[in-house]
Amino acid sequence: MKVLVVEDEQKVANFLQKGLKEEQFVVDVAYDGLEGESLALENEYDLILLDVMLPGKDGVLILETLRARKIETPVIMLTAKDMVVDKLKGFEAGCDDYIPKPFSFEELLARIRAVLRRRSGASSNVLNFADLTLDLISHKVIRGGKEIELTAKEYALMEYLMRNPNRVLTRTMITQHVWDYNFDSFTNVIDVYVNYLRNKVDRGFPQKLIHTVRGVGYILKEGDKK
Amino acid sequence: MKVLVVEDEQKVANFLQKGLKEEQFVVDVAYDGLEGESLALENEYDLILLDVMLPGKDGVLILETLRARKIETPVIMLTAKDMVVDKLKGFEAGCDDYIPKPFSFEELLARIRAVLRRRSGASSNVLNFADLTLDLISHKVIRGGKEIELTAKEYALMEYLMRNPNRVLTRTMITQHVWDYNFDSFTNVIDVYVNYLRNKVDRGFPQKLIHTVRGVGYILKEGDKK
DNA sequence: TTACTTTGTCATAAAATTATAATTTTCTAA
DNA sequence: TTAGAAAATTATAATTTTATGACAAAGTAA
Repeated sequence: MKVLVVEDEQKVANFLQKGLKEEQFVVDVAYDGLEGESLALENEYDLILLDVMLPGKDGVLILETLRARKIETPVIMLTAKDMVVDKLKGFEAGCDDYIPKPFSFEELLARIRAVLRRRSGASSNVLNFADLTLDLISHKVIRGGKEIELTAKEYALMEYLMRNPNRVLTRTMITQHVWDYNFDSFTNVIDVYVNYLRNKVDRGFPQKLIHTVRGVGYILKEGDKK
Repeated sequence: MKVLVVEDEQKVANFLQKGLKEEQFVVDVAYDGLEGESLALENEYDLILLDVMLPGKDGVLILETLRARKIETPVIMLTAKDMVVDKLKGFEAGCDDYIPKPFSFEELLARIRAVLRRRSGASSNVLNFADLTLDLISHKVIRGGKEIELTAKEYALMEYLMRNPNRVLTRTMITQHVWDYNFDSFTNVIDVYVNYLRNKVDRGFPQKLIHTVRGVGYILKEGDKK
Protein backbone atom coordinates (compact mmCIF):
# COMPACT_ATOMS: atom_id res chain seq x y z
CA MET A 1 0.00 0.00 0.00
CA LYS A 2 1.29 3.38 -0.97
CA VAL A 3 0.78 6.47 1.14
CA LEU A 4 1.45 10.11 0.45
CA VAL A 5 2.29 12.25 3.48
CA VAL A 6 1.89 15.99 2.97
CA GLU A 7 3.35 17.68 6.03
CA ASP A 8 5.68 20.63 6.38
CA GLU A 9 6.94 19.99 9.91
CA GLN A 10 10.07 18.00 9.30
CA LYS A 11 9.84 16.24 12.65
CA VAL A 12 6.28 15.05 12.17
CA ALA A 13 6.98 14.08 8.57
CA ASN A 14 9.97 11.96 9.55
CA PHE A 15 8.08 10.33 12.36
CA LEU A 16 5.23 9.39 10.04
CA GLN A 17 7.53 8.18 7.30
CA LYS A 18 9.48 5.94 9.64
CA GLY A 19 6.44 4.58 11.43
CA LEU A 20 4.51 3.86 8.24
CA LYS A 21 7.48 2.21 6.62
CA GLU A 22 7.75 -0.11 9.57
CA GLU A 23 4.13 -1.00 8.95
CA GLN A 24 5.05 -1.96 5.38
CA PHE A 25 3.62 1.02 3.60
CA VAL A 26 5.47 2.56 0.68
CA VAL A 27 5.73 6.21 1.65
CA ASP A 28 6.19 9.38 -0.40
CA VAL A 29 6.59 12.66 1.48
CA ALA A 30 5.89 16.19 0.29
CA TYR A 31 6.92 19.15 2.43
CA ASP A 32 4.65 21.78 0.97
CA GLY A 33 1.21 22.08 -0.53
CA LEU A 34 2.16 22.47 -4.17
CA GLU A 35 4.55 19.56 -4.20
CA GLY A 36 1.95 17.48 -2.36
CA GLU A 37 -0.70 18.35 -4.90
CA SER A 38 1.45 17.44 -7.89
CA LEU A 39 2.40 14.12 -6.38
CA ALA A 40 -1.21 13.35 -5.53
CA LEU A 41 -2.25 14.18 -9.07
CA GLU A 42 0.39 12.21 -10.88
CA ASN A 43 0.56 9.08 -8.73
CA GLU A 44 -1.95 6.50 -7.62
CA TYR A 45 -1.91 6.42 -3.86
CA ASP A 46 -3.94 4.15 -1.69
CA LEU A 47 -4.12 6.79 1.01
CA ILE A 48 -3.15 10.42 1.56
CA LEU A 49 -2.32 11.98 4.93
CA LEU A 50 -2.83 15.68 4.48
CA ASP A 51 -1.88 18.41 6.92
CA VAL A 52 -4.40 21.24 6.93
CA MET A 53 -1.98 24.05 7.49
CA LEU A 54 0.66 24.02 4.80
CA PRO A 55 2.94 26.46 3.06
CA GLY A 56 2.27 26.78 -0.67
CA LYS A 57 -1.27 25.52 -0.74
CA ASP A 58 -3.74 24.83 2.02
CA GLY A 59 -4.70 21.21 2.69
CA VAL A 60 -8.40 21.83 2.30
CA LEU A 61 -7.84 23.43 -1.10
CA ILE A 62 -5.72 20.53 -2.22
CA LEU A 63 -8.43 18.13 -1.20
CA GLU A 64 -11.00 20.12 -3.15
CA THR A 65 -8.79 20.08 -6.22
CA LEU A 66 -8.34 16.34 -5.99
CA ARG A 67 -12.02 15.66 -5.62
CA ALA A 68 -12.85 18.06 -8.45
CA ARG A 69 -10.44 16.05 -10.57
CA LYS A 70 -12.33 12.88 -9.59
CA ILE A 71 -9.45 11.46 -7.59
CA GLU A 72 -11.18 9.41 -4.94
CA THR A 73 -8.16 8.31 -2.96
CA PRO A 74 -8.99 8.14 0.76
CA VAL A 75 -7.71 11.19 2.62
CA ILE A 76 -7.10 11.63 6.33
CA MET A 77 -6.61 15.23 7.38
CA LEU A 78 -4.17 16.21 10.11
CA THR A 79 -5.68 19.20 11.87
CA ALA A 80 -4.54 21.57 14.59
CA LYS A 81 -6.34 20.71 17.78
CA ASP A 82 -8.72 23.62 18.02
CA MET A 83 -9.63 23.91 14.39
CA VAL A 84 -13.33 23.26 14.74
CA VAL A 85 -14.58 25.19 11.74
CA ASP A 86 -11.97 23.81 9.43
CA LYS A 87 -12.72 20.29 10.55
CA LEU A 88 -16.19 20.66 9.18
CA LYS A 89 -14.91 22.29 6.03
CA GLY A 90 -12.58 19.36 5.60
CA PHE A 91 -15.39 16.90 5.79
CA GLU A 92 -17.48 18.81 3.31
CA ALA A 93 -14.56 18.85 0.96
CA GLY A 94 -14.64 15.10 1.07
CA CYS A 95 -12.05 13.74 3.43
CA ASP A 96 -12.55 10.32 4.96
CA ASP A 97 -11.46 11.08 8.46
CA TYR A 98 -9.48 13.66 10.37
CA ILE A 99 -7.23 13.42 13.36
CA PRO A 100 -6.46 16.38 15.56
CA LYS A 101 -2.82 16.98 16.42
CA PRO A 102 -1.27 15.88 18.59
CA PHE A 103 -1.90 12.19 18.17
CA SER A 104 -0.09 8.98 18.99
CA PHE A 105 1.12 6.81 16.18
CA GLU A 106 -1.03 3.91 17.22
CA GLU A 107 -4.14 6.04 17.13
CA LEU A 108 -3.33 7.19 13.61
CA LEU A 109 -2.67 3.64 12.56
CA ALA A 110 -6.05 2.52 13.86
CA ARG A 111 -7.75 5.21 11.81
CA ILE A 112 -5.77 4.41 8.71
CA ARG A 113 -6.82 0.80 8.97
CA ALA A 114 -10.42 1.77 9.53
CA VAL A 115 -10.47 4.03 6.48
CA LEU A 116 -8.78 1.51 4.23
CA ARG A 117 -11.05 -1.25 5.40
CA ARG A 118 -14.14 0.85 4.88
CA ARG A 119 -13.03 1.86 1.40
CA SER A 120 -12.15 -1.61 0.29
CA GLY A 121 -15.45 -2.91 1.57
CA ALA A 122 -13.62 -5.53 3.58
CA SER A 123 -14.98 -6.50 6.93
CA SER A 124 -11.83 -8.04 8.30
CA ASN A 125 -8.11 -7.52 8.30
CA VAL A 126 -7.47 -10.68 6.38
CA LEU A 127 -7.35 -11.19 2.63
CA ASN A 128 -8.09 -14.59 1.17
CA PHE A 129 -7.64 -15.99 -2.27
CA ALA A 130 -7.81 -19.71 -3.03
CA ASP A 131 -5.79 -21.37 -0.26
CA LEU A 132 -3.69 -18.26 0.27
CA THR A 133 -4.22 -16.00 3.28
CA LEU A 134 -2.68 -12.64 3.99
CA ASP A 135 -2.96 -10.96 7.39
CA LEU A 136 -2.90 -7.21 6.94
CA ILE A 137 -1.86 -6.47 10.49
CA SER A 138 0.73 -9.07 11.34
CA HIS A 139 1.74 -9.28 7.67
CA LYS A 140 1.78 -13.02 7.77
CA VAL A 141 1.25 -14.91 4.56
CA ILE A 142 -0.01 -18.45 4.78
CA ARG A 143 -0.60 -20.98 2.05
CA GLY A 144 -1.94 -24.43 2.68
CA GLY A 145 -1.47 -23.97 6.42
CA LYS A 146 2.20 -23.14 6.07
CA GLU A 147 3.60 -19.72 6.82
CA ILE A 148 5.60 -18.11 4.03
CA GLU A 149 8.38 -15.66 4.84
CA LEU A 150 8.37 -12.65 2.55
CA THR A 151 10.60 -9.58 2.47
CA ALA A 152 9.03 -6.12 2.55
CA LYS A 153 8.93 -5.68 -1.22
CA GLU A 154 7.69 -9.18 -1.80
CA TYR A 155 4.94 -8.61 0.74
CA ALA A 156 3.94 -5.31 -0.83
CA LEU A 157 3.67 -6.95 -4.22
CA MET A 158 1.74 -9.90 -2.82
CA GLU A 159 -0.68 -7.57 -1.06
CA TYR A 160 -1.30 -5.63 -4.25
CA LEU A 161 -2.03 -8.83 -6.14
CA MET A 162 -4.32 -10.05 -3.38
CA ARG A 163 -6.26 -6.80 -3.38
CA ASN A 164 -6.86 -7.12 -7.10
CA PRO A 165 -7.49 -10.76 -7.84
CA ASN A 166 -8.68 -11.90 -11.26
CA ARG A 167 -7.57 -8.64 -12.73
CA VAL A 168 -4.63 -8.10 -15.02
CA LEU A 169 -2.13 -5.73 -13.46
CA THR A 170 0.27 -4.00 -15.78
CA ARG A 171 3.85 -3.28 -14.81
CA THR A 172 2.99 0.41 -14.72
CA MET A 173 0.19 -0.21 -12.25
CA ILE A 174 2.40 -2.37 -10.11
CA THR A 175 5.08 0.31 -10.12
CA GLN A 176 2.60 2.91 -8.97
CA HIS A 177 1.39 0.91 -6.02
CA VAL A 178 4.44 -0.96 -4.88
CA TRP A 179 7.43 1.28 -5.62
CA ASP A 180 7.93 4.87 -4.48
CA TYR A 181 8.15 7.91 -6.69
CA ASN A 182 11.92 7.81 -7.05
CA PHE A 183 11.43 4.73 -9.11
CA ASP A 184 11.99 5.42 -12.77
CA SER A 185 13.85 2.33 -13.75
CA PHE A 186 13.46 0.69 -17.09
CA THR A 187 14.93 -2.44 -15.67
CA ASN A 188 13.03 -5.62 -15.04
CA VAL A 189 12.76 -5.40 -11.25
CA ILE A 190 9.10 -6.25 -11.34
CA ASP A 191 9.70 -9.40 -13.33
CA VAL A 192 12.41 -10.33 -10.89
CA TYR A 193 10.12 -9.81 -7.92
CA VAL A 194 7.31 -11.75 -9.51
CA ASN A 195 9.82 -14.51 -9.92
CA TYR A 196 10.86 -14.32 -6.24
CA LEU A 197 7.21 -14.46 -5.26
CA ARG A 198 6.50 -17.44 -7.47
CA ASN A 199 9.37 -19.31 -5.91
CA LYS A 200 7.98 -18.75 -2.45
CA VAL A 201 4.25 -18.80 -3.08
CA ASP A 202 3.60 -21.06 -6.06
CA ARG A 203 6.52 -23.44 -6.17
CA GLY A 204 5.57 -26.87 -4.93
CA PHE A 205 1.85 -26.27 -5.11
CA PRO A 206 -0.19 -28.06 -7.78
CA GLN A 207 -2.25 -24.97 -8.46
CA LYS A 208 -0.40 -21.86 -9.60
CA LEU A 209 -1.91 -18.53 -8.66
CA ILE A 210 0.41 -15.99 -10.29
CA HIS A 211 0.06 -15.96 -14.06
CA THR A 212 1.68 -13.99 -16.84
CA VAL A 213 -0.41 -12.19 -19.41
CA ARG A 214 2.01 -11.80 -22.23
CA GLY A 215 2.52 -8.27 -23.46
CA VAL A 216 0.35 -6.90 -20.66
CA GLY A 217 1.31 -7.86 -17.14
CA TYR A 218 0.45 -10.30 -14.41
CA ILE A 219 -2.73 -11.66 -12.88
CA LEU A 220 -3.63 -13.48 -9.69
CA LYS A 221 -6.11 -16.19 -10.55
CA GLU A 222 -6.88 -19.84 -10.01
CA GLY A 223 -5.41 -21.44 -13.05
CA ASP A 224 -5.39 -24.96 -14.38
CA LYS A 225 -3.84 -27.42 -12.06
CA LYS A 226 -0.75 -28.96 -13.41
CA MET B 1 5.63 0.73 31.85
CA LYS B 2 5.16 4.36 31.04
CA VAL B 3 3.24 6.76 33.26
CA LEU B 4 2.15 10.32 32.75
CA VAL B 5 1.82 12.47 35.86
CA VAL B 6 -0.27 15.62 35.44
CA GLU B 7 0.17 17.66 38.61
CA ASP B 8 0.83 21.34 39.12
CA GLU B 9 2.17 21.21 42.68
CA GLN B 10 5.89 20.93 42.14
CA LYS B 11 6.39 19.11 45.40
CA VAL B 12 3.83 16.42 44.74
CA ALA B 13 4.99 16.06 41.14
CA ASN B 14 8.61 15.52 42.17
CA PHE B 15 7.59 13.07 44.86
CA LEU B 16 5.61 11.02 42.36
CA GLN B 17 8.25 11.19 39.68
CA LYS B 18 10.99 10.00 42.00
CA GLY B 19 8.93 7.27 43.62
CA LEU B 20 7.60 5.89 40.35
CA LYS B 21 11.01 5.96 38.75
CA GLU B 22 12.36 3.90 41.60
CA GLU B 23 9.61 1.43 40.86
CA GLN B 24 10.94 1.21 37.29
CA PHE B 25 8.25 3.22 35.59
CA VAL B 26 9.21 5.57 32.80
CA VAL B 27 7.72 8.87 33.94
CA ASP B 28 6.67 11.97 32.03
CA VAL B 29 5.46 14.97 34.03
CA ALA B 30 3.21 17.82 32.95
CA TYR B 31 2.69 20.80 35.21
CA ASP B 32 -0.51 22.12 33.71
CA GLY B 33 -3.63 20.83 32.07
CA LEU B 34 -2.90 21.75 28.48
CA GLU B 35 0.59 20.32 28.45
CA GLY B 36 -0.78 17.21 30.13
CA GLU B 37 -3.45 16.82 27.51
CA SER B 38 -1.04 17.09 24.56
CA LEU B 39 1.32 14.58 26.07
CA ALA B 40 -1.54 12.18 26.74
CA LEU B 41 -2.69 12.52 23.15
CA GLU B 42 0.62 12.04 21.41
CA ASN B 43 2.15 9.29 23.52
CA GLU B 44 1.10 5.82 24.43
CA TYR B 45 1.02 5.66 28.18
CA ASP B 46 0.18 2.63 30.21
CA LEU B 47 -1.23 4.78 32.99
CA ILE B 48 -2.08 8.40 33.69
CA LEU B 49 -2.14 10.02 37.12
CA LEU B 50 -4.31 13.08 36.77
CA ASP B 51 -4.79 15.81 39.31
CA VAL B 52 -8.32 17.15 39.35
CA MET B 53 -7.50 20.75 40.06
CA LEU B 54 -5.13 22.07 37.45
CA PRO B 55 -4.22 25.36 35.83
CA GLY B 56 -4.90 25.49 32.10
CA LYS B 57 -7.42 22.71 31.85
CA ASP B 58 -9.33 20.84 34.48
CA GLY B 59 -8.49 17.17 35.04
CA VAL B 60 -12.05 16.01 34.49
CA LEU B 61 -12.22 17.82 31.16
CA ILE B 62 -8.94 16.27 30.06
CA LEU B 63 -10.27 12.85 30.89
CA GLU B 64 -13.39 13.51 28.87
CA THR B 65 -11.31 14.60 25.89
CA LEU B 66 -9.20 11.47 26.07
CA ARG B 67 -12.17 9.17 26.26
CA ALA B 68 -13.85 11.02 23.40
CA ARG B 69 -10.74 10.31 21.35
CA LYS B 70 -11.04 6.62 22.22
CA ILE B 71 -7.89 6.64 24.31
CA GLU B 72 -8.56 3.96 26.88
CA THR B 73 -5.42 4.36 28.94
CA PRO B 74 -6.19 3.71 32.62
CA VAL B 75 -6.49 6.93 34.59
CA ILE B 76 -6.22 7.42 38.33
CA MET B 77 -7.48 10.79 39.52
CA LEU B 78 -5.78 12.64 42.35
CA THR B 79 -8.48 14.54 44.22
CA ALA B 80 -8.47 17.07 47.02
CA LYS B 81 -9.64 15.44 50.22
CA ASP B 82 -13.12 16.91 50.46
CA MET B 83 -14.03 16.90 46.82
CA VAL B 84 -17.01 14.60 46.99
CA VAL B 85 -18.93 15.93 44.02
CA ASP B 86 -15.95 15.91 41.70
CA LYS B 87 -15.13 12.36 42.61
CA LEU B 88 -18.39 11.30 41.15
CA LYS B 89 -17.91 13.44 38.09
CA GLY B 90 -14.53 11.85 37.60
CA PHE B 91 -15.99 8.40 37.60
CA GLU B 92 -18.65 9.33 35.12
CA ALA B 93 -15.98 10.70 32.85
CA GLY B 94 -14.39 7.28 32.86
CA CYS B 95 -11.51 7.15 35.28
CA ASP B 96 -10.40 3.83 36.72
CA ASP B 97 -9.79 4.84 40.30
CA TYR B 98 -9.26 7.93 42.39
CA ILE B 99 -7.18 8.62 45.42
CA PRO B 100 -7.81 11.51 47.81
CA LYS B 101 -4.88 13.70 48.75
CA PRO B 102 -2.93 13.38 50.85
CA PHE B 103 -1.94 9.80 50.29
CA SER B 104 1.03 7.64 51.06
CA PHE B 105 3.15 6.42 48.22
CA GLU B 106 2.52 2.82 49.22
CA GLU B 107 -1.19 3.35 49.01
CA LEU B 108 -0.93 4.88 45.57
CA LEU B 109 1.30 2.09 44.37
CA ALA B 110 -1.18 -0.52 45.53
CA ARG B 111 -3.94 1.16 43.54
CA ILE B 112 -1.75 1.52 40.49
CA ARG B 113 -1.00 -2.17 40.56
CA ALA B 114 -4.64 -3.01 41.05
CA VAL B 115 -5.68 -0.88 38.08
CA LEU B 116 -2.96 -2.19 35.81
CA ARG B 117 -3.71 -5.74 36.76
CA ARG B 118 -7.41 -5.28 36.18
CA ARG B 119 -6.80 -3.69 32.79
CA SER B 120 -4.36 -6.25 31.56
CA GLY B 121 -6.72 -9.01 32.58
CA ALA B 122 -3.81 -10.63 34.36
CA SER B 123 -4.61 -12.28 37.61
CA SER B 124 -1.13 -12.35 39.02
CA ASN B 125 1.85 -10.11 39.34
CA VAL B 126 3.99 -12.38 37.26
CA LEU B 127 4.43 -12.58 33.52
CA ASN B 128 5.58 -15.82 31.95
CA PHE B 129 6.81 -16.65 28.51
CA ALA B 130 8.55 -19.89 27.65
CA ASP B 131 11.03 -20.49 30.51
CA LEU B 132 11.26 -16.78 31.24
CA THR B 133 9.55 -15.22 34.25
CA LEU B 134 9.17 -11.58 35.08
CA ASP B 135 8.01 -10.45 38.50
CA LEU B 136 6.16 -7.18 38.16
CA ILE B 137 6.59 -6.20 41.78
CA SER B 138 10.12 -7.19 42.64
CA HIS B 139 11.23 -6.70 39.02
CA LYS B 140 13.12 -9.90 39.11
CA VAL B 141 13.70 -11.66 35.86
CA ILE B 142 14.35 -15.35 35.97
CA ARG B 143 15.21 -17.70 33.16
CA GLY B 144 15.76 -21.39 33.60
CA GLY B 145 15.82 -20.96 37.39
CA LYS B 146 18.60 -18.40 37.24
CA GLU B 147 18.06 -14.77 38.16
CA ILE B 148 19.07 -12.21 35.57
CA GLU B 149 20.15 -8.72 36.59
CA LEU B 150 18.68 -6.03 34.37
CA THR B 151 19.07 -2.27 34.49
CA ALA B 152 15.97 -0.09 34.56
CA LYS B 153 15.81 0.46 30.80
CA GLU B 154 16.55 -3.15 30.07
CA TYR B 155 13.77 -4.16 32.41
CA ALA B 156 11.31 -1.72 30.86
CA LEU B 157 12.05 -3.09 27.41
CA MET B 158 11.82 -6.67 28.62
CA GLU B 159 8.48 -5.98 30.26
CA TYR B 160 7.09 -4.42 27.09
CA LEU B 161 8.16 -7.45 25.10
CA MET B 162 6.67 -9.79 27.69
CA ARG B 163 3.37 -7.95 27.61
CA ASN B 164 3.19 -8.36 23.84
CA PRO B 165 4.53 -11.79 23.03
CA ASN B 166 4.26 -13.19 19.51
CA ARG B 167 3.64 -9.76 18.14
CA VAL B 168 6.05 -7.72 16.09
CA LEU B 169 6.85 -4.47 17.87
CA THR B 170 8.16 -1.71 15.66
CA ARG B 171 10.82 0.71 16.84
CA THR B 172 8.19 3.44 16.80
CA MET B 173 5.99 1.47 19.16
CA ILE B 174 8.88 0.58 21.43
CA THR B 175 9.93 4.22 21.57
CA GLN B 176 6.45 5.26 22.55
CA HIS B 177 6.18 2.71 25.34
CA VAL B 178 9.64 2.50 26.80
CA TRP B 179 11.31 5.89 26.37
CA ASP B 180 10.04 9.22 27.64
CA TYR B 181 8.76 12.01 25.46
CA ASN B 182 12.02 13.93 25.24
CA PHE B 183 13.35 11.11 23.26
CA ASP B 184 13.95 11.88 19.64
CA SER B 185 14.92 8.51 18.45
CA PHE B 186 16.60 8.74 15.15
CA THR B 187 19.51 6.93 16.70
CA ASN B 188 19.84 3.23 17.20
CA VAL B 189 19.35 3.10 20.99
CA ILE B 190 16.64 0.54 20.67
CA ASP B 191 18.85 -1.76 18.67
CA VAL B 192 21.57 -1.31 21.26
CA TYR B 193 19.23 -2.15 24.12
CA VAL B 194 17.86 -5.16 22.32
CA ASN B 195 21.44 -6.24 22.00
CA TYR B 196 22.07 -5.78 25.74
CA LEU B 197 18.96 -7.76 26.49
CA ARG B 198 19.95 -10.56 24.18
CA ASN B 199 23.32 -10.82 25.86
CA LYS B 200 21.67 -11.22 29.24
CA VAL B 201 18.51 -13.10 28.37
CA ASP B 202 19.22 -15.22 25.30
CA ARG B 203 22.96 -15.80 25.30
CA GLY B 204 23.81 -19.29 26.43
CA PHE B 205 20.30 -20.64 26.05
CA PRO B 206 19.54 -23.06 23.25
CA GLN B 207 16.24 -21.38 22.48
CA LYS B 208 16.35 -17.73 21.51
CA LEU B 209 13.33 -15.66 22.43
CA ILE B 210 14.13 -12.23 20.99
CA HIS B 211 14.00 -12.19 17.21
CA THR B 212 14.54 -9.53 14.59
CA VAL B 213 11.97 -8.88 11.90
CA ARG B 214 14.00 -7.11 9.29
CA GLY B 215 12.68 -3.75 8.20
CA VAL B 216 9.98 -3.89 10.84
CA GLY B 217 11.11 -4.39 14.40
CA TYR B 218 11.49 -7.09 17.03
CA ILE B 219 9.37 -9.93 18.31
CA LEU B 220 9.35 -12.11 21.39
CA LYS B 221 8.63 -15.65 20.32
CA GLU B 222 9.78 -19.20 20.73
CA GLY B 223 12.02 -19.69 17.77
CA ASP B 224 13.88 -22.62 16.39
CA LYS B 225 16.31 -24.10 18.81
CA LYS B 226 19.88 -23.88 17.66
C1' DT C 1 34.79 14.87 44.94
C1' DT C 2 35.58 10.36 43.01
C1' DA C 3 34.46 5.90 41.49
C1' DC C 4 31.07 3.34 39.48
C1' DT C 5 26.95 2.23 36.83
C1' DT C 6 23.72 3.18 33.48
C1' DT C 7 22.28 5.30 29.35
C1' DG C 8 22.97 7.02 24.91
C1' DT C 9 25.88 7.97 20.59
C1' DC C 10 28.69 6.79 16.95
C1' DA C 11 31.47 4.22 13.67
C1' DT C 12 31.98 0.22 11.45
C1' DA C 13 31.31 -4.68 10.38
C1' DA C 14 28.13 -8.08 8.98
C1' DA C 15 24.00 -9.58 6.94
C1' DA C 16 20.08 -9.26 4.16
C1' DT C 17 17.37 -6.98 0.78
C1' DT C 18 16.75 -4.70 -3.47
C1' DA C 19 18.20 -3.40 -8.10
C1' DT C 20 20.68 -4.17 -12.39
C1' DA C 21 22.29 -6.53 -16.18
C1' DA C 22 23.29 -10.46 -18.81
C1' DT C 23 21.79 -14.81 -20.33
C1' DT C 24 18.53 -18.38 -21.25
C1' DT C 25 13.97 -19.87 -22.14
C1' DT C 26 9.34 -19.43 -23.81
C1' DC C 27 5.90 -17.69 -26.70
C1' DT C 28 3.80 -15.96 -30.87
C1' DA C 29 3.05 -14.26 -35.44
C1' DA C 30 4.45 -14.67 -39.92
C1' DT D 1 9.39 -23.65 -38.40
C1' DT D 2 11.62 -19.90 -37.15
C1' DA D 3 12.98 -15.05 -36.01
C1' DG D 4 12.05 -11.70 -32.90
C1' DA D 5 9.98 -10.20 -28.76
C1' DA D 6 8.79 -10.92 -24.16
C1' DA D 7 9.50 -13.13 -19.93
C1' DA D 8 12.11 -16.03 -16.68
C1' DT D 9 16.18 -16.95 -14.51
C1' DT D 10 20.60 -16.26 -12.64
C1' DA D 11 24.59 -13.84 -11.04
C1' DT D 12 26.21 -10.04 -9.00
C1' DA D 13 26.37 -5.15 -7.66
C1' DA D 14 24.43 -1.52 -4.87
C1' DT D 15 22.02 -0.23 -1.09
C1' DT D 16 19.84 -0.64 3.23
C1' DT D 17 19.36 -2.51 7.66
C1' DT D 18 21.06 -4.59 11.79
C1' DA D 19 24.63 -5.97 15.25
C1' DT D 20 28.24 -4.77 18.05
C1' DG D 21 32.20 -2.71 20.38
C1' DA D 22 34.16 1.52 21.96
C1' DC D 23 33.42 5.53 24.07
C1' DA D 24 31.15 9.75 26.03
C1' DA D 25 27.69 11.72 28.92
C1' DA D 26 24.73 11.60 32.64
C1' DG D 27 23.44 10.07 36.84
C1' DT D 28 24.31 7.77 41.69
C1' DA D 29 26.36 6.38 45.71
C1' DA D 30 30.12 6.34 48.77
